[in-house]
Amino acid sequence: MLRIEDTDRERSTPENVEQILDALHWLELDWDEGPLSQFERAERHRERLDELIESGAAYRDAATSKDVTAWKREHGNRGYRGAPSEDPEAAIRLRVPEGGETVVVDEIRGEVRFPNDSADDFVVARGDGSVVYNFAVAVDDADMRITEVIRGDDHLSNTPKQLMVMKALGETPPRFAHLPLLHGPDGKKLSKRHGAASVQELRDAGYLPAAVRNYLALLGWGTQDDTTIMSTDELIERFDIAAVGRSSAIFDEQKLRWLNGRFMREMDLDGYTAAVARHLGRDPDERLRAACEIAQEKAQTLEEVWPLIGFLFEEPETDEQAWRKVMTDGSLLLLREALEALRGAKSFDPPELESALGRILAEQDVKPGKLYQPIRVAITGGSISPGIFESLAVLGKHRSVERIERAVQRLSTESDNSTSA
RNA sequence: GGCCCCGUGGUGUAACGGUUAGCACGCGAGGUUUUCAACCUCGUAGCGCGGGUUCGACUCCCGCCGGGGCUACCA
Repeated sequence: MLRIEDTDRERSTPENVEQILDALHWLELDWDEGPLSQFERAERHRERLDELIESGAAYRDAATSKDVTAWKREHGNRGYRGAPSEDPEAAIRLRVPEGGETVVVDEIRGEVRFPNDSADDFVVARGDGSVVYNFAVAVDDADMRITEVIRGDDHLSNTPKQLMVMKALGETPPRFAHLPLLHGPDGKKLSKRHGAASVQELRDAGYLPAAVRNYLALLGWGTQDDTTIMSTDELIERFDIAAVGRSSAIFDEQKLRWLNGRFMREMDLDGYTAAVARHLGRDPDERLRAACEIAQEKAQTLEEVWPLIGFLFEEPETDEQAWRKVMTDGSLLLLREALEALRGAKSFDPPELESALGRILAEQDVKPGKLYQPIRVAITGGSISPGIFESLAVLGKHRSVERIERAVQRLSTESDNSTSA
């Protein structure tokens, strides 16, 4: 049985755990519900602790952390060794063997050796009898018959402790794989608290689970033949934990964006529409489908879709800056021409629109942008949108004409004002 | 301080005891183009440093430097 351990230095609050599970669910990385909470297992932990005390593998020690520091100063930084105490309030420490070393066999790092003499007799249970993490996991892993553990690099140094506990308990340890940690763009590590939050952020930012999986797999691992884009099936087939790199990586959102864009463009329209609908909290109806069809090649993330298609669903607000930039002297005339052409159009299919509007270009002898950008601003409110013919087609004749009329009206009013001024 | 891990362009990585050190993102230039993207072409930049070993080292060894982790009666 495999155990994937998260690294969270904060207390595991129920909300925290739920957040993490939520994020994992989105990534489609569900698994069986974990075991009972540590609290519910207190009895069992106590039981195994007693075994250790009985066998002499662990002992009560009244030393405080100050005492330990003092002891180490005296003994030249050797691992702390305590003295058994009768004090029932004293913490319980595990006896670390003299000499020799504890070796962690790690799937991606090979054998890592820890000299026993430099390891402290560490606390396995507090004065109140409650057990400490390194002891609890060891007991739980043994009880659950865990055979492999995958977790962050920051646990590598904890591993010898857990091995010592298991050895004292007479249990067979699992195999370990310690993955390099992830750092943010600032070079600081992405803590789990933020890690869970950031997986949620990735979802909210409109990334696709498949793209995130692909990207994450590429962090710390690469293919020999330079394959970059891989479906999840391919990932499953090719990924090899032993081939994972050993150095920590910096999370690069730019590359994720690029990768996500590739996945977005490769989706079939139904899947794309469904994903967009889910992200927007809308129904995947025909109109949304039509909108998605013309926006699919433009967006890198789900979040970027709405700005491209919003004008099809609601009256757009005019981007004044775009308006000023695009509406030049000849625009009024050209828009009037366009209006006429569109009113008279037999069909509103993109090819038909293209030839109808293209005629104006030829007649007036102007560059395409001179005509299309004003139309774009008129119908979408801004200067960025899907293809102009597709946009007109999906918007429909009635609304297209209406919006262009409004623009024409505004333009003529403005020109009246400026001439009279 | 002690113990441990890590170090290929800005970022993620590949390869190898002998190659012009490959790929991808980014960035730059050009092309295509109705906007924005996408797409195509070209370009940019790297083996942390110093010693060894070797005919030959980015690759193996040692030291240093740099980054990180553990060192809790935290998880």
